[in-house]
Amino acid sequence: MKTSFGEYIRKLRTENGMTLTQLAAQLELDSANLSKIENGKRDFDEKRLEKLAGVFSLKLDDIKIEFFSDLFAKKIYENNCSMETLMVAEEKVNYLKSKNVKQGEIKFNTNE
Amino acid sequence: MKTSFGEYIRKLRTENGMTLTQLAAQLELDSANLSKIENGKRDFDEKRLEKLAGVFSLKLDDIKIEFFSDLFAKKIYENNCSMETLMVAEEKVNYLKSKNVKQGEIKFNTNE
DNA sequence: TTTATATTTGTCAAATATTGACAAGTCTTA
DNA sequence: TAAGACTTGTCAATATTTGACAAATATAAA
Repeated sequence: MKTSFGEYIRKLRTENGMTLTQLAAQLELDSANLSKIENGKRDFDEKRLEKLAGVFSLKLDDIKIEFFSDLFAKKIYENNCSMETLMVAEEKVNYLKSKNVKQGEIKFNTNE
Repeated sequence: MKTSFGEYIRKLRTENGMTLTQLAAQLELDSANLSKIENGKRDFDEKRLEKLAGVFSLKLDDIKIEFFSDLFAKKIYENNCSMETLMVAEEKVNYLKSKNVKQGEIKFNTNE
């Protein structure tokens, strides 16, 4: 299993026979920095996720899963968090969603 | 269910009959900023988690669950991530842990 | 009401962190 | 060894976060 988002990008890139320079150009990124990203020495910038999906014709949703799961896993590992953290996070997402559905039902649409 | 870490702090504080000023002092924080934190207008600084646990005699591990689950939930909600993200994160944490165990078994202890 | 205390909000500069860019290095491999 | 691919180090520019303070608004007791 690929863990780091950097490895994930490198896999995509090499499988598609691209050089760092080529991919970096498409991502509007310095190839030296892309190298660091692939080697886990820098973080991939969230705002380029769409571009990345575009280059490899992947679904943005799938890329986001890779990206954010990596973020969370690292935080948990670095901070020695209990696995329960993820369960509680799930509950909280559900709570946030339900809360907003309710708001949507009750309140007027103020914009648009 | 309490969702935000700010609400969590506020609950702790009021249940213990403290004012913003009192808690802020213990956390070595400006009371105005603590107010913003409780109202979700600023983030609580990770480096003060220990202090917070100390003030209320709570286990740091439990506070970390609250803190990080909140972080993750907000990211997922804001970015409209699939719930699968959390499952994948779990796998990745397990992978990171097993990887490090293996390293620990194989390589020499370089420090201490 | 007035007064005192608690809380909230706005702002801003200082401290931190992230990013983009480039030079110089190593590693392949032809 | 020459060329291209990749890595590493550095640094200024940007962006974000933080600490601090003033001022506004609650809240509650006298």
